[in-house]
Amino acid sequence: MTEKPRSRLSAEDWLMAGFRALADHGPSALRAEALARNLGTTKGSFYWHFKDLPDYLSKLIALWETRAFTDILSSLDPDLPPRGRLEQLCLLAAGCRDPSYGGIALEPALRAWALSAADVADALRRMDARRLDALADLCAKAGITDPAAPRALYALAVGIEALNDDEGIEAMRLVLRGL
Amino acid sequence: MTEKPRSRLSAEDWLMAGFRALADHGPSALRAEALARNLGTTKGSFYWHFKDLPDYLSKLIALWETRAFTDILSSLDPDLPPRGRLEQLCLLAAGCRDPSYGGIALEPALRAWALSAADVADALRRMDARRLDALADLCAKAGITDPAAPRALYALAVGIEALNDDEGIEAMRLVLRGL
DNA sequence: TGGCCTCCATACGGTTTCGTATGGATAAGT
DNA sequence: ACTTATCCATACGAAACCGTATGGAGGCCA
Repeated sequence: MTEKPRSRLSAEDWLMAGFRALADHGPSALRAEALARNLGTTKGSFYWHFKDLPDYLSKLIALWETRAFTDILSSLDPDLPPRGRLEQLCLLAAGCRDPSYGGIALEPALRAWALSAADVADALRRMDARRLDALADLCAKAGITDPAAPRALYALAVGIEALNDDEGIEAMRLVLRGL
Repeated sequence: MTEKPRSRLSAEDWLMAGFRALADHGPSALRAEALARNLGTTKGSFYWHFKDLPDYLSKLIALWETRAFTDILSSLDPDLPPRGRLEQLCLLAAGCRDPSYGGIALEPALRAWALSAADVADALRRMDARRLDALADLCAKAGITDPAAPRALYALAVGIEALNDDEGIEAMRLVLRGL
């Protein structure tokens, strides 16, 4: 758990440690002193990089919101046909553990955090809407006309991630086959 | 938020208030003094009914585990054919907000709680396994042979609940049509 | 009415965390 | 080498919460 004590820490080091703590132990792990222990330092560093805890948490949300959308979409193969890109995206969402943050399952913890923080809930709603738009676009280009298809695919991906289901990819394949 | 101060409170009153607080504000709301404020009383009552906080929390988990499985399955119409019962179950799971606890979305908060409490995670794993077994049984009786079908339906239901998606029923219908 | 039992209010010490204040350590520039 | 800016350690008061102790309020029954 405790990291090797780097000589100097940046604000981003604290934010990355926050993502890891959030994914590993839930929102209650996002406290200055607990994060400092995990980083092998003290909260003196924390309060130098961030004004207070709300400041830190808002920057954590903002960083996630700027990265989590493009990181997944940009990993798609642009040479594939629409149907192929859609399948690649869905299978990635069903099998991945957020590779941009070191293979941790961040999103279920984020949805957990949203229960007790209104700004997190807002960020999640914005993210869900953007992703649903992107999915609807891909579905349309792939010739999938059912208006419920994007929601079905997205809800399935969210559920697979929440369940931490190793067989999730098979479930995703099955649904894609039916579209 | 604050309830009308009933003259006397039972242990079950405290547990129900816990389910509501958990669904509304997440696991961090499960504290003796905060629950007492919501109930219009003081923690003197809490520590009379429960030995300490772990005792209360374990009883909360146990109560959920004994109710959440049978409450949904027992509401199914036994006269329907297997395929009909399966569809009824899935549509209930996609549209319901846990009617046994007053229409609140409890399960996402419970999965959130599982991130920071190992015994909650265990209870959830047991519940998921029981439900998957029941789903697999229904699928087999309905002539659905794909082994990934139960997992797909369950993950979809979990995702719809996590997203709090009003159009979730349509997504569930779409997937059921493809099976 | 008196006694008893159930349930709750209040006060208290101990612990944890927050946020601040202040001085020390370290790297970089001149 | 001296200065300066950057970054961290430590100590402190304030607040929130836990669990306990103790007394009181209100039913129930003789």
